[in-house]
Formats: sequence, structure tokens, C-alpha cells
Amino acid sequence: MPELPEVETIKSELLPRLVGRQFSQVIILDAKVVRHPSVSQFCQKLAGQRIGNLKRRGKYLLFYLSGAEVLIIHLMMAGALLLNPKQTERYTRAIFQFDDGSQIVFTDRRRLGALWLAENEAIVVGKLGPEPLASDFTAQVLKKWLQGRQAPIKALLLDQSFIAGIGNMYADEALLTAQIHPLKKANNISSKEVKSLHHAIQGVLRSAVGNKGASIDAYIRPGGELGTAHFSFRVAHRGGKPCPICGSTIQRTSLRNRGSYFCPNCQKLS
DNA sequence: CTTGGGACCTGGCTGC
DNA sequence: TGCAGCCAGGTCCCAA
Repeated sequence: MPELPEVETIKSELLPRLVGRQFSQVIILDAKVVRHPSVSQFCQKLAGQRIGNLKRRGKYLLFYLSGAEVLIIHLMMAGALLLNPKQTERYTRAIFQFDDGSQIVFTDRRRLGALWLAENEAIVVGKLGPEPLASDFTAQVLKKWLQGRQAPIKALLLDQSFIAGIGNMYADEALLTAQIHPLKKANNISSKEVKSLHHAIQGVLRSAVGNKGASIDAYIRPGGELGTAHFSFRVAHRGGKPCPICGSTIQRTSLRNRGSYFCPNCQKLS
């Protein structure tokens, strides 16, 4: 499931292949994926535009175009962007064709991914909090934000309006590294733990970017390769298996209808 | 404003 | 073998 490291990998691998390319034709096979504007407007306006730059913001991909608009893509859980796939892909929702004959195929098994052509990118990504790997995300910022909050720490880590890019898998990994129980109330977390958590978030995300993302479920890179970050997971999706730190059995609990994996020995609630 | 729950979506898996 | 039901989870929407 694409979170920050997965989207960052996709961006890095598409960037050198797409900058300077001009859209020749855009084909929408599932109208549901286009959020704004209408499907016909979306296709019409994109055709002829050249890609100037490609960036990631949180879990969103932003294509800066020669015109005034920005193409924004969110892959949600099961979306993928495939560069010149050799065979016809199942679950193809959209095809972007370029002037040099290359194409990007947007596939999405669960039909939850989304495309926007936005006049103002802030309408889509304006509410996102800081990038967790950027210099403005400090332990102080994290501490201040957690103060007085009653919600479980993991719920807050998943709030994109505070930190942009952390999802279920990397929240679990960071909380194990910092030895904090996912259900611990944010205002019960000590200053020392906040520092540890801040360090863990950055470490876990940097490591996963280096491993080109985690191929749990549907994540696949533009060239068809998988990421390897999941081989380094210590708790995420490892219910019933031994904790690599202490050997205790990793447990699964439910938070906001999401699976949360944790080590009952390393991550104590009280 | 904060918090929590459900909806969206569908393939894959488990268990009866 | 067939099928019901759970699981996966990012984001939006709504209610308390």
C-alpha cells in the first residue's frame, strides 16, 4: 500500500522518464477515477501539455505542466503507475500516452485511487502537514502537537493534516522502534519518548525509501519491480510471529478499523 | 475543535 | 466445491 516511501520511489523512477514529455492522448476507462474536472475536460485539457516537473507531497504525486494546471494522482491502497507495460494489465483505469510513444498505465484493483487536474493544487494538498523527512518536522513540533491530545498516538500519526505521508505500516514500525504502545494516549507520552518517536519515524521512512518501498499487497514500481522494505518489517503485518527484539509473540489489535500490530512486551500501555 | 465510527472498494484468504 | 465473512487501509463524511 503506497505510503511515503512507496510514492517517493514511484516519483524518483518516473521523473527521469517523464520530464519534458508531452501528453498526446489520455484515455479514461473508469470515469470514477477522475475527481476534477469532468472526464472530457480532464482529457482535453491534458492533451498537448508538457511535463515540467514531478514532485511528491505526502502520498500524492504532482505533475507540474506547461499550462497553469497541475495533474495530481493519489494511488490509495491498490493503485499503480506502470511505464510501458509489456502486456495488457488487468484493472486498467486510465492510460496516459506521450509524444515519444511511451505511456503510463494507471491500474487500480480497488477503484479507490483518484486523479485531479487542479487549477490550484492547494485545493487537493493544501491541508497536509509537514513532510516527516523535511527540516521543519522537528521533535519540538511533534511534542507541541501531541500536548493535550487524548487520542491514541497511532491515530494521530495517521492524521495527514499533521504529518503527511505516514500510513498504517510505517506507523506500526515507528511505534515499535520507539517502544510506544499504539493505543497509548498522546498526552501520556514523555518528552524522552517523543524524541525517540521522532527519531524512529525518520529512521523507518529513510530506510524504506532506501529499500524502494514495501511490496505488501499491490505495490509495484513503474518498471514492474517490487520493493524490498517489507523484508525489514519488525511488527507490521507480523501478527503471531516473534518480536525480533525480545521474542514475544506480536499481537494484532484494532484501531479505527485498522489492523495494528505491536509487541506486548516492548510496547507497554502503562 | 476533538474523537471515533462507517463507507467506499474488491480480490484474496479462511473456515465451515 | 461453494460460499459467507473477514481482511487489507487512505480518505471522506458524519455524529457525539
